[in-house]
Amino acid sequence: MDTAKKRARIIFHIDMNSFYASVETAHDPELRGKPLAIAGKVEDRRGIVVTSSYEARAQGVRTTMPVWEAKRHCPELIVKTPNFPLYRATSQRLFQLLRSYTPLVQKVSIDEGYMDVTEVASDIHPVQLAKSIQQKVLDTLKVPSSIGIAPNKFLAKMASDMKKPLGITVLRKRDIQSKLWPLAVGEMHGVGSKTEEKLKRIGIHTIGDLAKSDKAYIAERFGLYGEKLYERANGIDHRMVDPEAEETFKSISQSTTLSDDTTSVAVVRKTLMMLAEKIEGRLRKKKVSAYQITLSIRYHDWKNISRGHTVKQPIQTKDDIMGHIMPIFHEHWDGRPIRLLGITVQSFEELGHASKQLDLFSYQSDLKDEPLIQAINQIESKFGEGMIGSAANYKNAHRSRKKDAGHDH
DNA sequence: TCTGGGGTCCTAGGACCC
DNA sequence: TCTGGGGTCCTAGGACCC
Repeated sequence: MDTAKKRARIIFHIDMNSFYASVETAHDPELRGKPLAIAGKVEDRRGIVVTSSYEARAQGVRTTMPVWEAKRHCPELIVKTPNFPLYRATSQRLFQLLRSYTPLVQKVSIDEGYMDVTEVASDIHPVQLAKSIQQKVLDTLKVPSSIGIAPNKFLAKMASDMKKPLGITVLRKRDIQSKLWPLAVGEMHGVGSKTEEKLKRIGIHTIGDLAKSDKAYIAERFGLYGEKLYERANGIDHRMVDPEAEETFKSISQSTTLSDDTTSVAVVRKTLMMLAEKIEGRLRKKKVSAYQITLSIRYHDWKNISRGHTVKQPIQTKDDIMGHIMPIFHEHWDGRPIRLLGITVQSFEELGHASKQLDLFSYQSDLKDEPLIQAINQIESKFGEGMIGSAANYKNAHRSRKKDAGHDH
């Protein structure tokens, strides 16, 4: 039986309060104390509020609310478009600062992260440590934050939500019953509107209801995901703080909602071209190429479809992208008005890695490249997989080509 | 005259391989 | 004559998060 005794960890979850709005206010004191909203597509009726100041929230402004509606709630609302470079720079300074306390920092988004302070907090009381971090962040970045202190990530995350702005909340195991269980199950991190509805339908309304329910029953209805939720509700979460998690990005996507729904192929082509250019720029910046490409379409009725495929030649340029995406579009568009278009690329390979093999693999071939596969297999069996960077991708591409060839007969 | 954009993870069936 | 099981990849869709 695995009852390895691990010393209780001390995890912080730090969360910036209305981050974008706070950063704007820090750089323009004129904004202090005023209702402020950061919103995309401000000129457009399709713009929505991304973040708002507490003054705006007090007047009913909410995240994801369309701008016109926000202004109806709060006529004197100041609306600004996001300044992402500024937010990213501020975020970088934030995480630099956090890492000056411990290297065990995991960034989970531009404005929140976890810290494992088990070691650091052996000399100083965790609450004192949290206070000093919070103050330092406020002094240097002029941005308020909330910190949750708990024995694991889930509880720390729930704790940081309990007191805002500038809150510090401790959530120990023994506090779960009194502080966590009374909350509505929809408040739980990981429970969205769909799951909340499903849970309510089986009589689970609070986190406590979930914690005291039957695990097997939940697992049966909600799968692995349900089991996790059940455990979390009982305060169990073994996920480690992983400082490297950030490096491993898995996809790059660009999408845009059109200002008007369209059935014009010219508009579609122009829009996809614009998205393709952005993707090209990001691929270049990250020095990777991609083996998978997907087109997303949202129709006027909000029905989404995604269609894509794996490619033999890794994608690098906007021309590569357009060469794949337009045929996909023509093949799958059903002719109805389109609201949103998006492109996603994934299955990356580092660039320097791929360039050599491009020559090796780029010749057009049908089934005659079987010897090449054998050569790859031989090399791999000698030196291990991964010796040839794109061998796996190549073999898969080859396989699908074989499949295609089969259809010809 | 509703509802943005960038992500991650999970599921599930079929193809294919061993 | 009858028929396995494990594992991975591919594709599409969906839930969730910030």
